Amino acid sequence: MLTKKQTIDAIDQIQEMFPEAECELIHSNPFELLIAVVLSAQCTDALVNKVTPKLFEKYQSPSDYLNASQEELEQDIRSIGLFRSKAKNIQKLAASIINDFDGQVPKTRDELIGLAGVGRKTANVVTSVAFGEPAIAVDTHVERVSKRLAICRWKDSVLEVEKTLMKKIPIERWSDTHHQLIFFGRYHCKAQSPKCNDCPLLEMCREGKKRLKGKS
DNA sequence: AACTCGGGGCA
DNA sequence: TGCCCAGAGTT
Repeated sequence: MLTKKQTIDAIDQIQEMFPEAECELIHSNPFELLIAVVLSAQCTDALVNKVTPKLFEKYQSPSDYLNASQEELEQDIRSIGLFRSKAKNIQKLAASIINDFDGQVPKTRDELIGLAGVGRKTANVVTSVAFGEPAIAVDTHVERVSKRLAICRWKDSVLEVEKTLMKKIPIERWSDTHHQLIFFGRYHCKAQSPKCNDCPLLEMCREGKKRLKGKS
């Protein structure tokens, strides 16, 4: 596994590749962000952003989602996929916010995770982006990159990956690192065909060396 | 731990 | 065309 210093070196190099990486989801308040992140499960931010402008114009509060029929909400988010479960979860989530949190998006991770459709990743993004609470949301990209670079162990669970990242990266960099790892994973260190032959991190990457050896 | 949801993106 | 995907819930 990489040491703290090696990890930070790697993050520095990734930052040079994606200096302006940040959350791309369109939102103007915590509630909109929460909805956008819930919608983003298993699809890209760009896809969610095609739907949310109209969606947020039509539904501005939790009660607006509750007043719509489930079928109507499904139609409004149909183009992003998984729309049935997402519509159902959003209505349950809206009800919880009204009944249990006085209409406000809760600010702690534990409270957020209790909401329908909100898992550890969504909770981390919301606390981090909306409430400035440092967190590293481990999605499939962050997990894959962390394992390929040996920042963590191959067999680590998502929770262990998160703990390792938080231990090795200074807290003031958590938020930036999160987005940089995602961009790196999405556009360069891709799941299927990573660009190992054009990667500044190849020297310190076990997986990349293995991969190139196997090819040639 | 494995399975499911699902339309869009991309090779 | 066919395969994969910025997850979470259920069994």
